[in-house]
Amino acid sequence: MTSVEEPARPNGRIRDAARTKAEILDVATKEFARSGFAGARVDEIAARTRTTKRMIYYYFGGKEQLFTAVLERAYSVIRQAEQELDVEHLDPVAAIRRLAEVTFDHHERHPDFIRLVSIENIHEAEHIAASEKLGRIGSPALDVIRRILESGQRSGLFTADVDAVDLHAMISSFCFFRVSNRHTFGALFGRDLVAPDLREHYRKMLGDMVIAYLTADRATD
Amino acid sequence: MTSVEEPARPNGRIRDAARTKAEILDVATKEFARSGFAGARVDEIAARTRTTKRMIYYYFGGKEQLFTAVLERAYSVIRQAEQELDVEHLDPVAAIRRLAEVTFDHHERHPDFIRLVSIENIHEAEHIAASEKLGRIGSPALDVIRRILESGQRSGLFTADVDAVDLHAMISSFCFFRVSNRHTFGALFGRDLVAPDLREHYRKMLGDMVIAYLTADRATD
DNA sequence: TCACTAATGTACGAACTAGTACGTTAGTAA
DNA sequence: TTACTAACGTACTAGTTCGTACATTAGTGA
Repeated sequence: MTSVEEPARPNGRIRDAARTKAEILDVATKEFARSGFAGARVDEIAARTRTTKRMIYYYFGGKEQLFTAVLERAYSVIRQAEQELDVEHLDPVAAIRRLAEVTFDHHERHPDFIRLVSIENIHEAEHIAASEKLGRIGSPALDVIRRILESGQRSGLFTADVDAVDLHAMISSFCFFRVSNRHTFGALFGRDLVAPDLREHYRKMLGDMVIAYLTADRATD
Repeated sequence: MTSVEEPARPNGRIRDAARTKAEILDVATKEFARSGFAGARVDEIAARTRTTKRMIYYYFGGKEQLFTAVLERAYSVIRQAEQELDVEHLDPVAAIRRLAEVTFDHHERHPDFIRLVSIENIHEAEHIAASEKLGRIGSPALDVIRRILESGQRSGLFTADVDAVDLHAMISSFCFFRVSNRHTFGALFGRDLVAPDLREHYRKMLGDMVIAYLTADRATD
């Protein structure tokens, strides 16, 4: 997250559109992630910034658009991480495992993002649909998966009947669920999926699972 | 004014505590699932029943407790389904596959339940924590998994290092994500994970994945 | 320096929303 | 029948909550 530091001007108000906007987005991200869309309070978001509610409406137009802007920025962060993915020099098995690990790590490090996505799903992705920006950008990760998969299938290492989007769904589901459903799962089954001492265990489990699936002999049936 | 208006039920109110309570729960389930906890409106819930808001407070005490009651009933349904699971006569591989399929089917058939669980996770499972009932009941599915796993490991069919809770998490994550994240996933990657014509594909994919993981040769590393 | 505009602050209101005070009626036990 | 109580309805309120009308100031180009 872009944190905004400032050498506190005495008492006159400072004018810095970029900073004000970024600060609103920072605070709004936390508030929406914490309370959901309906549960978040515009007044509360304003109170936690150094500016006023008026500015939220000035820059974003309303609560709904603010949430969309929050989502747009949150997704741009994950796109960034995916773009920095550098696995093409690895052999297919190692590359897939690495990709899974990076996805795993990113989900763990951004619980607020996970919550925002959960919330957006409750709202049936209506903000994504309303966003020009989010509609356009594809997923760099998908391209990477496609290439690894192709290479792995060509060399006969991987079974042929797998598609990039499906594999992405498989990896994401495990990483996402572990964070998003941590609370109910913990309360019902007495296991904290995000406990630090289980981190390596689940990271390995994900890799094992994906590789097992990709290299399995699908002879039966 | 003698109304000879007919059907045995003139317009006098009917008294049926059980029916009223159940009707409130039905409507509240839909409302909470649709709008989240904060987004759901008590007035709206009341309006959709044949009774009034007063009754919600009379029977449940408040919005918070109503949500808890909704959760309790929703979980009791899935427990029921798990209890009816009959796979012990199958060989371990078939039993696990069957278990995965039943889980898959149940998630698909109860999207409202998925949404409620997502919402409860946003609230960090505070209602589950506050519920006597939900704390006590374990998961029949877990017991089943434990037994199948044990049998499969004893016979050397399954690799030894898997635990029932983890396997349950693995299966659930795929089933849950497919429904819970269907909207954002669809909007971003252009694939509807719950499209009817992909149902069999994903059902098989889940089984293949789990079996591949359980029977994989974990020799490497 | 002067005018102009982007950026900001203050105060307020209309609509909504959870919850309740109070009254009424249907069923039932004596 | 009568008395009692669980079940129900109406009308209201106190407190929120999103949004805006209006006023003000800092920076900037002429």
